Amino acid sequence: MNNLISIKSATLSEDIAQQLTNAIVQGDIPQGSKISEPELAKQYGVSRGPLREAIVKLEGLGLVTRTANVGARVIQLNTQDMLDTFTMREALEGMAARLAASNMPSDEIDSLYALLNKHQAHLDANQDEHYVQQGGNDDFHLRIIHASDNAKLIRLLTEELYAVIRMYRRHTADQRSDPRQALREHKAILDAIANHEGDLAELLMRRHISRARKLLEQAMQQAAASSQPPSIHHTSNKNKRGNQ
Amino acid sequence: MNNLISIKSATLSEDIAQQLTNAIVQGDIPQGSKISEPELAKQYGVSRGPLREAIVKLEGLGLVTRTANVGARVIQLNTQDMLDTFTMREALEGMAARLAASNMPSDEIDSLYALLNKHQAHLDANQDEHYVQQGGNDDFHLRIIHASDNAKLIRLLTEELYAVIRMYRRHTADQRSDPRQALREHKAILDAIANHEGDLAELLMRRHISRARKLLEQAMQQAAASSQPPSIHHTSNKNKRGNQ
DNA sequence: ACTTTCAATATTGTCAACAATAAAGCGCTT
DNA sequence: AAGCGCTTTATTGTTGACAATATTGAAAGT
Repeated sequence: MNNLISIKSATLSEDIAQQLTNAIVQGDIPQGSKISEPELAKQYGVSRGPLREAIVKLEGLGLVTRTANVGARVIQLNTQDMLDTFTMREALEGMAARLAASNMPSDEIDSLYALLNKHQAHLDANQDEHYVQQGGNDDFHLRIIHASDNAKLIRLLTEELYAVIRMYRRHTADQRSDPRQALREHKAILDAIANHEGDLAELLMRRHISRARKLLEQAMQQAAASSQPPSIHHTSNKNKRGNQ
Repeated sequence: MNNLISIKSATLSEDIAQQLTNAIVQGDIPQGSKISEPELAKQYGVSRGPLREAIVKLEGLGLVTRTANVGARVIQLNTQDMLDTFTMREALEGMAARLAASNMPSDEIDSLYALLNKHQAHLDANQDEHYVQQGGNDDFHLRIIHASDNAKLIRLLTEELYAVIRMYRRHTADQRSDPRQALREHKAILDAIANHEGDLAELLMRRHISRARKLLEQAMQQAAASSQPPSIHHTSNKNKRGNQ
């Protein structure tokens, strides 16, 4: 019965694909849970046709897996998938930084310096540290990605990979290291871009992401050592939909 | 009425998606042409439901673009798209080569050496040069990609990017440079992998792909200089379906 | 009590008809 | 004759019903 805010879109299928994506990324639909077509159709107040199209789209985005005559399930993030994703990020965002060193216009460079200064001010005042660590981090990375001026690269990173990355963050404490260290690295990357040093910009970006990847690897090894199951799992089921 | 060989699959939608993909990549459906749902449904002998699901899948693969209430069109490859794709290949296959240097088992290394020796023999005998240049090239690259042991990287490169690359090859003379030079580079890459030198393997693979990209760039500039339209276009319409 | 087989149920896959939107064709006005 | 607006047509979006497959549960046998 359309119990979610309806984002008016040209077609129902797009609408539902968007809402389902949000629901999965935000964890409203838990990982590994089955996607029941009749149930969701009733919930969103549409017929199964557009709903199925939306599910096919989500499959293309890698958010659900489908099995013929059985149905769709939300993906279950595990450590290996996340490490693999970070490895791809390292390669792709490294390339994006290299391209940005050639293509980023000077006013955008100035604007990014201003953004980093804002982050610095937030950290100095010790206020809203979480924002700088999360949204601020994404802001910086996304703007460098867009500066690559490579349409296919932009689409892949922003529309496909980052959905999974946000989904992963939602389900982990994400005890990332010192945000001041991250900010220092961001500044170094931006300096390289401002100086049009593509090689250096790529090197620094890769080191930056590789560091985050290693932290994730360590955290997972510790979790495994303390006899915890190695798969990332959510701590609370916010809705009544059954999973597994 | 099912006038194409039906590849038995679990579901009609998968079947048609596969056949449509082949038809587009092989150029049977020309670039830029409209995808008419009633026409294709009649042609494949299915209803519009599974056909639409197949089209949505193709949109996810980047082979067609859809506009609400208007329909789907086969993508029109242009120079910029191909250059962008090669740039992504450079980043991703470079990373794949690095990972392969760590993960490729020794028997697979031996097998790849045997493959390159076969290519060498073909070139020495000057027989079937085309195979070495095309299929052989892909064989080598795909096996290194698989040796990366990164499931997401493998899926992206083999299922998404390579479809566009093959499509591009079909529509260009692809006057690539000396296949002996390419073979030498392949051997150098494999040597680095065999010696577990990830840095070197990545460097060589990137240089290898970058060289191909520069050749494409040159060819396109020449074509543009001779007052040819810069977009890649097919030379013959094999079927009667109208485009644009 | 446990496994196995088979019927009952529910879910997914497919189809054909209806609704809504866009494209095409015609006539009209200037 | 050219441009504009409306009507007609065709295509896409959506729906509900039917078919096929998988899952569940009960009954029977060991």
